Amino acid sequence: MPTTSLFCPPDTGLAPKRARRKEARPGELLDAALDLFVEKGFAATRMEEVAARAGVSKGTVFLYFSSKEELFKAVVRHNISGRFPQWNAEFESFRGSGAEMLRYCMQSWWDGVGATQASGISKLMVSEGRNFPEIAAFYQNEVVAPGHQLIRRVLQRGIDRGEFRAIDLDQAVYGVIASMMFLILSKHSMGMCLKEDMNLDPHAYIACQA
Amino acid sequence: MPTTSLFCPPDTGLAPKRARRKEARPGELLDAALDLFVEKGFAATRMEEVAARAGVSKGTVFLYFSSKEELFKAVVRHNISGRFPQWNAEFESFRGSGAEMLRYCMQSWWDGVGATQASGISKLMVSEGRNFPEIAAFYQNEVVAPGHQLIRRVLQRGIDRGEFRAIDLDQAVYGVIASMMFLILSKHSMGMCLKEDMNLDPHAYIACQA
DNA sequence: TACATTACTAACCACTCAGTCAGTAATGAA
DNA sequence: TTCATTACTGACTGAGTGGTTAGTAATGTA
Repeated sequence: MPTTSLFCPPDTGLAPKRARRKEARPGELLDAALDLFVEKGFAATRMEEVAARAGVSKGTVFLYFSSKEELFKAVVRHNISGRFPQWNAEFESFRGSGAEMLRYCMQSWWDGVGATQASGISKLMVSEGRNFPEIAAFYQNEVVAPGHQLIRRVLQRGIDRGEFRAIDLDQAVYGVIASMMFLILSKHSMGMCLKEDMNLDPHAYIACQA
Repeated sequence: MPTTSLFCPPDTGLAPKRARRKEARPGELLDAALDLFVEKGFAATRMEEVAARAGVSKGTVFLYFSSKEELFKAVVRHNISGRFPQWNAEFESFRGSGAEMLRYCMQSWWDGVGATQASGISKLMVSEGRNFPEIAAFYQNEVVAPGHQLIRRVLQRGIDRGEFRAIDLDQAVYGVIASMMFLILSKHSMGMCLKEDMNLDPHAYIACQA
């Protein structure tokens, strides 16, 4: 019976060093990186810290991701932009009024992104985008543009069905985005305000009107 | 007649190296630092770049400011917190209704701070505060707390005069601050939205109601 | 002109951190 | 058991940067 590893380090199955777990590494690295990027920002996150949190050495990180930028891009793809296909599919199959759809979208965005770590990425881009043009451009193409597009389609659908007033679409899209950004920044930046958590419905409602 | 300095470097008055201008340096350094802090953030701003923009060598910066943090604090004092005495004085001497006062405050805040470089400091604190607790604490004491206090007094005055509903003061203060933050972030972070510059009056008005 | 003071400079140090690579050990096959 | 493969390690490199300081030159004074 192998005991709890007090005198036989090379034998017990607990915490074996240099374990080879090729399948699990990328996911663990992405999770660790997400946490740290959200917590400290892009520039202030050290690769060695990502490695430590994922339980590997720094060299291993570069085995799976060729650079810090690539690691960040992978985090964005894994947590945000990779979900657009599913969201677009949901858009296609949605049955219901424009208001219902907009509210549903906002709600599931909040549950799936806004309220999670993932929204910290957006705050990070707001904070540091200017210092990393390469990443900013990537985020623009991979997240912002498809996001605009999806919101626009939702609003356009409401207009086509005669449920939304035929306002300036660009402005309306910006209005929705502004609501999202406000919620994100409330969550990640200002440790103040919002004692009781505000519910999303009023925002969706407002977005419908504007 | 001294020519334009092509063959007599030690003589012409144009661009004399090693000029001694003790009085002018601090101001020039503060201006250069403000520009760079706003443009690149705290961490990404290099002291040598500040020096270069102010036309001195890096060592000279440390002659006037003992560290990067002290330089930053001086920038904050020079551009924001140093103005509170004047603002408080204006508060004392203001004659007019609560709504007029709130609108006046927001308007002059926007003209004097929000629309200027200085507001970039607030955006910077939102972005990087978490990574520099020392600076965050300083900013909290030097800017946030007095700002809260002033806004609170403005609102309290309106309530005392029977012009504002006696709502939860904290919440109302947060409402005003949220408006300010929204405008600041619109200006500094999102190169999107806001094709026509929105005017402040609706915000002040909203703040009155809420 | 000679000397004292000091604003200013530039070379330097100490340290951080993204990225590299020679080597090590876990694994599977023969 | 032996060997080949490869996931993994950790010491190292090189670039970058906050902060220091020995020395230089501008200025005032006598």
